[in-house]
Amino acid sequence: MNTLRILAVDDHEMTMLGYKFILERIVFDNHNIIVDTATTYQAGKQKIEESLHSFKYDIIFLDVQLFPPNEDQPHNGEDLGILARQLVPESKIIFMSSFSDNYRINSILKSVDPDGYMVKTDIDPKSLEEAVKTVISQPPYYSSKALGAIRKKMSNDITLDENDKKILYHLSIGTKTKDIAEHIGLGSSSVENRKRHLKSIFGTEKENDLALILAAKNRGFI
Amino acid sequence: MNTLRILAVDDHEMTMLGYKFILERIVFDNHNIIVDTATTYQAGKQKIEESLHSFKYDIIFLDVQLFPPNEDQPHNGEDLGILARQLVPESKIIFMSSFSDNYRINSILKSVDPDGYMVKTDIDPKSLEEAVKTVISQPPYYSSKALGAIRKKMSNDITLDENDKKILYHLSIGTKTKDIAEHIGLGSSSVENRKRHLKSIFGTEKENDLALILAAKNRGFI
DNA sequence: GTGTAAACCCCAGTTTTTTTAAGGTTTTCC
DNA sequence: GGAAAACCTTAAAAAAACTGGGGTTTACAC
Repeated sequence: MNTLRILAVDDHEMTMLGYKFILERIVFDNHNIIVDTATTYQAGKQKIEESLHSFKYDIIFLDVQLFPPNEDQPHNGEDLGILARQLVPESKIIFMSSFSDNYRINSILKSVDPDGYMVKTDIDPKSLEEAVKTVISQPPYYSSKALGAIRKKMSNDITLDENDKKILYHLSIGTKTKDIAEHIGLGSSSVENRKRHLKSIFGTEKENDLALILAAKNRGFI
Repeated sequence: MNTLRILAVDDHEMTMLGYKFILERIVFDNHNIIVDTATTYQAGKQKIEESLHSFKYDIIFLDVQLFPPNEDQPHNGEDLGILARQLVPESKIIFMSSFSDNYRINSILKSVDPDGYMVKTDIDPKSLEEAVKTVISQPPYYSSKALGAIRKKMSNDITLDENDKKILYHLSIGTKTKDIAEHIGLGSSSVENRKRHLKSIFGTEKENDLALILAAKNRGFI
């Protein structure tokens, strides 16, 4: 009888309890599943560091948003993921996120390359069980909505460089053109040129920014 | 009691029988599953065209290699997939392929954007059943090895233009530099420059082509 | 071995793309 | 109405990519 150690980090106490309840009931070979929990970045970090000296976690579930969006704390789930990768590279990391927008998914898949990614509305006992089993035996596991985003990305032949992607992202959150220029270190006429170029790529010439954003969303860039 | 119609196209008669046997035994809600088969591009095309006037297929399984690699016939499974997309866009298409190399997977995901992709060594009764159910309810379905390739692709931040990708591909199959230049319509010194550039991107400066190819493979480009 | 074809490297000139600044017009919004 | 931002055009500068030539090295067949 082996023991499978899981750490789950989510800032909602009740959600955590739900995960713990479900996960510990999974029947998996002859494994005994133990679930530790944490509700903040700090607590999660501490649990992981403590585990270094005893038994390391096999799987770490991380909520991407570890605190309400209005309070801007220094660290979020993504940071904790990066930290965990450094401290315990052999642990499998599964991200949970309430947003399924492509930009964030793509960004996390790049920065942390987690062994699993689950959109919260996809999470239920069945998918959780599948995630655990898949991640242990043949990672990665991506939940259905995540796969939808990934599919969009894989199936289009538009390649944008980093600056273009950033411009699209900033446009989508309403950043002003001149501020975008600041952010990515370009002159504002360059940004204007790139915007024109993007509109031609996405077939929204002479249309407004909203049309561009919509087209980019459909193609999986935002 | 609904009927789920499946067409499977593979040039190995016995493999086809295996699929048919497995697929028709799947228990899926109160569906009755019927499997048609074909072993050539022509036969597959005909079945699809005939279905237009009666009941269209819900799912079409396609072998990417519809004939032995040495005989170069005009059409392969990829072509049939593109054709099927045009004729019956509402049908779900699942590709089956014996090779799991990233270049081919990426290429097919782009050109046809199938609802499913299965690497043959991943195929067994369980995965077939999961593929059918997933593709009907929440596509896409990608088999484990396919997901591995997709993950590599999603997790790296290197963006190459078409010419760079083609150069990598041709290098990997042993095309000579001057012939590569022909293929992609560039001068040979440009190809040399791009090769140098690629080696710097992949961190294999001053190494030979094999090192470059290996690095590109690891990152999911070949 | 010798010889040849390809690969490789470097350079200088050209072309193409990208960036930038400057000036004017239009839109947006208070 | 008026100010700020967005937008467009233009022209110049900078950066990046392509090209051809010529030289050296490597690979391989004879």
